[in-house]
Parts: sequence; structure tokens; C-alpha cells
Amino acid sequence: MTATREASRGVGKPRGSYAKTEQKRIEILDAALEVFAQSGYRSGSIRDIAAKIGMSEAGLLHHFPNKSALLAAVLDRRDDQASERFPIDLRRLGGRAAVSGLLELAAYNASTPNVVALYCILSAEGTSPTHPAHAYFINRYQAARGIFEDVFTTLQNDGDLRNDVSPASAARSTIAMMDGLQIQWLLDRTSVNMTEELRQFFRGIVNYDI
Amino acid sequence: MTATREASRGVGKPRGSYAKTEQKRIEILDAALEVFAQSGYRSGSIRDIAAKIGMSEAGLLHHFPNKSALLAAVLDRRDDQASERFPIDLRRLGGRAAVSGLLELAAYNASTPNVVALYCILSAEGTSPTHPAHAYFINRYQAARGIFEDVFTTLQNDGDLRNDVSPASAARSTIAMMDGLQIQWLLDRTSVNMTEELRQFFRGIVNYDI
DNA sequence: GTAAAAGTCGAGCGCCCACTAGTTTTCCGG
DNA sequence: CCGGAAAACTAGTGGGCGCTCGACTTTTAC
Repeated sequence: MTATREASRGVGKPRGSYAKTEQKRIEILDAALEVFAQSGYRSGSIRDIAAKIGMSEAGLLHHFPNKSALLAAVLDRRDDQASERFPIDLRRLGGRAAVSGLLELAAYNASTPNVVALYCILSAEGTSPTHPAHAYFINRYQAARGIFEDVFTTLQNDGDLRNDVSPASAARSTIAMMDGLQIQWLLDRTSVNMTEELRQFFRGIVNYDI
Repeated sequence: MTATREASRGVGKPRGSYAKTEQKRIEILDAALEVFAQSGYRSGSIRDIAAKIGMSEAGLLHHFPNKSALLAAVLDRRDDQASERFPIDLRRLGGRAAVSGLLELAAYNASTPNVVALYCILSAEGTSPTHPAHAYFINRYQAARGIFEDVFTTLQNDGDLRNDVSPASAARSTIAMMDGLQIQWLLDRTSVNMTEELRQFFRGIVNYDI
């Protein structure tokens, strides 16, 4: 996660990894994302992932101890990439700027369909308590609701959120809208424009022109 | 689908099924719904379904030719049951009554969590074009959008839908809201009240007190 | 240059899968 | 109450799965 090959160790024997190792890990994670996005975690196979990058299963499993660790690494990487490529701190922006940020986020998501598919299938699978990503999604949604609630609280304090809409409700329903639009969009990408539909949704709960 | 054991055939040899056959089919379909709801289609196994009702796999497969036919039968049965147990013709109701009907539908859904889980996981899996329920969901969403659009058109003609909301957009976003709320609700049933959240959503797009 | 760690692979283990074949058991119309 | 169809079971088949093991190759610190 940090930078280069295990950094400099003080003494001891261990050697750290080769120069190309990190690149290989990334190649694996990219392939895993595609496979999990298409087939889900439960039906996506390590065999398929390995084949996609011309590697043996055993070779792949040298880098990740098992399948669920691989999934965890895929999700970690996505979270890292998201904050790199879309570094918005919604709480900091607050109010109208944060709402605009959400619209930009929806537009950005529309440019990465396989990531959308990944979260769509994994969040559905993850509703089962036995799924390895169950806790991840519980936390993810709790965190998202917290952030969104703060954003809408700010918006309301600015007089920009309708008074009969509670920030908590706005948070829950905004998340629901984003998730729900993704399903229709994945089934038929011409059926819905996620950004415009989300904007229209916001028109129903805010007090300003958007 | 109709009523009793193949009805009366005129002449020929074949004998029709036993008295308990239909009951057994239903038992299988109920078990299949539970398994598919929990594990999805791809990871849900015929073995689990058969075990759940104390039957052998081969015995089960006597009633359904293969796994995907079983899934199709589960979906058929659900559609039949839905129109029996919740026989609302939204188009007929039109306008405010139809909107109320949707709120009742949300409340009804909250009383059948495994059905909600079934559609949640299957619609996510079904976004993949190779999934046996892909066409089913394409059709289902198209039909739903059509019905909802008619409902909101009526509502707008009655002056009950905000003028800056198109019926088509209201249809898409209402479906998205219902789907999205279900995910949060399945992850943590205390996190969201689907009916109230949907009502609040409608407040943003209608012109009357709801 | 070399030794040892890191990376890769082929083979295979035990398990689960959907589905089939053949046989036995259950039902029921006559 | 009996003959034959329907229903159910036992026993497989071929294949995919996650993961392990031991041997081989590549890299790299010294």
C-alpha cells in the first residue's frame, strides 16, 4: 500500500519482494475486479482470474493467501484508487458544493462500468451475513450515511435543504437512489442517465436551482 | 398453473400426475426460493434445495428438467403469487390511489424479506447477459417503467405531479428508490423504514399532502 | 559469483456441482 | 387388486472448485 517493496529493513534476514512484484499484484487485482464484477465473488473463480493474466492458480495464490483475502485486497485497492482519482472530501465541501460533488461522482461512476457492476453484485451478495464482504458493506453504508447526513445537515443550515426533509432521511434516500439507478443502468445503459436522474432527485429535496 | 392435475384428457394413454404432485412442486419451489434468495442462482445448489425438503437431487430433477428451468418456475410462481396476494392494477387505480398502492406494496414487501432478498440478488446477478434470468429482468424493468410512467402521467394530468418532473423520470427514479432502499434494509433492517422513506421521496415530486 | 529468498508451476487432493441411467417404490384407474 | 405410469432413490459421470505440495526458475544482496 505504501510505496516500494517493503521499504528498507534494519537488520534481520528477510529479503523483501522483487522489483516487479507490486506490478504483478496490481495485474492480479485488476483481473480479479473484472471477474468478480462479472460473476460475483461466490461464482467468480481464481482459475478464471489467473487465466485472464496467463498465470497459474498456484502462482496467483503465492501473492494472496486465499480467495477472500483476494477480495479484500480488491476492495482495498478500489477504495484507495477512488480517493486518489476522485479526491473529494464531501464533509469539507459541505452544502451545495458537496451536492455538486455527488453529481460529479455519479458521472465518474458512469465512466467505470465494471466498478459499478462490482459494487452492485457484491453489495447484493454481501447482504448475506456469511459473505466475506458482509462487514465491509455494513461499515461502508454506515460511513456513507454518516457523511451524507453531515452534508445534508450543512445544506439545511444554509437553508438549502427543504425543511420537511431530515438530513438522515436525505442521506438514506440519496444512497438508495444512487444504488437503484445503477441496477437499471447495468441492465440497459440507454435506459437511464444516472447523473441527470440524480440531479432530478435532488430537485425534489433542495430549495435552490440545481 | 391452472388447477388440478393436467385436467381431463380425452383419450390417449398418458396418465397425468399423482394427487400430491402439485403440492410437492410447490414445496420444491418454496425451498428453491429460500436457497436462491440466500445464495443467489449461481451459488445456490440443487443439493441444498433438495436437502431442505428431505429429497434426493434426482427426485427433485424429476419435476424440473434442469436448474435454470427451476429458477424460471420460481420466478413464475412469485409473479403469480404477487398478483394473487397483492392484486393491484396500478394503471387502473391511476393517480393518487396508485401512489398509495405503491406505499402499501413497500409495506407488504417488508413483510416478506426472503422475497426481497431473492429479487435483490437475482437482479444484480441478472445484469450479466449470460445469466438465465437476464431477459426476465430486462422485461420486468421495462414493464415496470411502462406502468409507473402511466401512473405518473395520470398523476400529472390530475395536477398532482410537480410540473418539472417528467412521468418517465418519476418512473425510473421511483423504481430506483425502491430497489436501493431494499439493499440498505437487507444489510440492516433497523437502518431504514422502506415505506416511510418512499413516502418521503414522493413528497419531493408530488403536489399534494401525502 | 553465489547462496538463499521470492516467484512460478505442474500435479493432484478432497470436495461440491449439475445432470444421467437404471432400478425400485408408490400411486391409482380400471 | 392389479398392471402400468409416475415418482423417488442409488449410484454414478465428468467437470469445476479452492487450495496444497514439492520442484524448478528468477532475482538480488552480499
